[in-house]
Amino acid sequence: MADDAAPLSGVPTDGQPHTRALRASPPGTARTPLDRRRVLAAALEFIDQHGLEALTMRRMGAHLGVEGMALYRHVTGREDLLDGVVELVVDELYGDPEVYLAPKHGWQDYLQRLAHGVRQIALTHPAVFPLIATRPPAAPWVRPPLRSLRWLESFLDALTSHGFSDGAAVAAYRAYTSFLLGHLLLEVAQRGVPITALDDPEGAPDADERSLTEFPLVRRLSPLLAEDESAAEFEESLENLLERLQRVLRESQRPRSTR
Amino acid sequence: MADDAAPLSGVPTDGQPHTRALRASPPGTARTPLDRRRVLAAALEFIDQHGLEALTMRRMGAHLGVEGMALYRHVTGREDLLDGVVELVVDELYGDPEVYLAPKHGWQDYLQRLAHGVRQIALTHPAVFPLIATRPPAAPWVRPPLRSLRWLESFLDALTSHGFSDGAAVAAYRAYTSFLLGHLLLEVAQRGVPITALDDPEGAPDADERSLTEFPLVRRLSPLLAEDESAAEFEESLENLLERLQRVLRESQRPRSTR
DNA sequence: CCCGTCGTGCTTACGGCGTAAACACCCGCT
DNA sequence: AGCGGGTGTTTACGCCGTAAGCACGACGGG
Repeated sequence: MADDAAPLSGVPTDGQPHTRALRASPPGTARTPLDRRRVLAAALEFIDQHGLEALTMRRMGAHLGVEGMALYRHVTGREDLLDGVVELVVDELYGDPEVYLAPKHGWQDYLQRLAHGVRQIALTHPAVFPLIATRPPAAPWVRPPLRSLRWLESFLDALTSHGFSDGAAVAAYRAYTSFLLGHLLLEVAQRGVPITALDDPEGAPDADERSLTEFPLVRRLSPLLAEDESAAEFEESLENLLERLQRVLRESQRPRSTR
Repeated sequence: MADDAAPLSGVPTDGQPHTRALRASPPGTARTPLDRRRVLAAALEFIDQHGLEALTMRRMGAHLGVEGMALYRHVTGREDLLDGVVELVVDELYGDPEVYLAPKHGWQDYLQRLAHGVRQIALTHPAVFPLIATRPPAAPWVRPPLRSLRWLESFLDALTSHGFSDGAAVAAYRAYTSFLLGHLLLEVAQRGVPITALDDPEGAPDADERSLTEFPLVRRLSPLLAEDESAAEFEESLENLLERLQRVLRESQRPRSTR
């Protein structure tokens, strides 16, 4: 390493012993000087490309045309960087035009859109999703994958403003996050998450079709098991959850017959 | 760290320069010579005590009164060790007298017992559960947390032998694993998983009761949000899932009116 | 116009990690 | 008696995260 110069400056390189590269001010393209957002965005891109455990501080530096230690100016350490990436990804929800922060067309529409938004994120960044799922949350009652106070507030507002009691809204929040996390984590895991894109040199993805003699049912159903019905199952489970919430809501609104 | 001798041999120590400890054959207690099971069991204990990221090969060695590199005689590397721990934990299901490998009292009883058995495991080893959830499975259609072909076979048998079609059994497997994973991962995360038991020196667990002025609902509901209703919610969600499966089963068994 | 200050990235350095390889030792066999 | 295999130790390598100090360009007040 130690040479091959700047990746995007047009200057032919000065012969300076060290600290070469960068600069290139004269033409106008001044080499944007790296800030927290750029670092996080680059880290996200890197994880998407090479997987989570390929990310090291030095490699991140290289990916940005910089020396690794430079990152510590903008991030307090590796943990902070990963937290930042999670936050960045979750914030993509704000940019999704299909997802509303406020329930414009009823709470069910709100939950549907939010769920699909989160799923979209999981599928766009499969290598990051386990991180979203696993990293300890800021506050103890903010649950992945809805890892922000703002979305929690939005969620509770959407439900309580449509007749849910405080307790029912909180219970719904918990059921909803459990559903999203379980389903999406498994969907993402099933889709590979190759850890580092290119993995095992020998072919061991399935191959063992025999040796399942001990497990005849698994063997018989393996074509079915291999099918990917994730989308439909997501829809169905979500639908079911919403129906359950609907039931809770109705029962709490008219406690007639049992009273 | 180069001395303090053997932890359980009665011999007063020989003054030998190195390779001391161990041996102590004369009395009879011969210092069991470390095998894969002992290594994995020790690793499990270590993770339960000190958290996942405290586990390093050298520390594991020390925990066993051994030099770290010694572990490589029994596991091929750190990854293999972690896989072994996951397998060990999942195998605890076989030792649970409340959980049946075969559906003795109907498929619902079977699913109930299995779910509670898995939950028991998650609560007993909260620091390991994220590992169970995240580690790539052996076969692509074996889904955490039911990470073994044997349980998959058992599950499919329980359902298909009680009238579920092949497709319905597979769909049930997926819904069931999603439910378990999502619920238990969040339950375990909520219960701390302090990463390394003792964590931050300054007190930052919650403390921010103000500053929630931006999020009035969160603030108002924070007492509710802080409550731990995990057990009841688990019961309820599981019940709901079983009812859904029941419905699927009934509809598939008499496709009368719609045909 | 010059000079101090500041921000940014670079260099060096340290301790810890996972693991390959060679070595020492004990034990049970013949 | 000798020897061969298995088990644990030693040493060593490269990579990791990160603390500390350095070099240098940009900029604003005299």
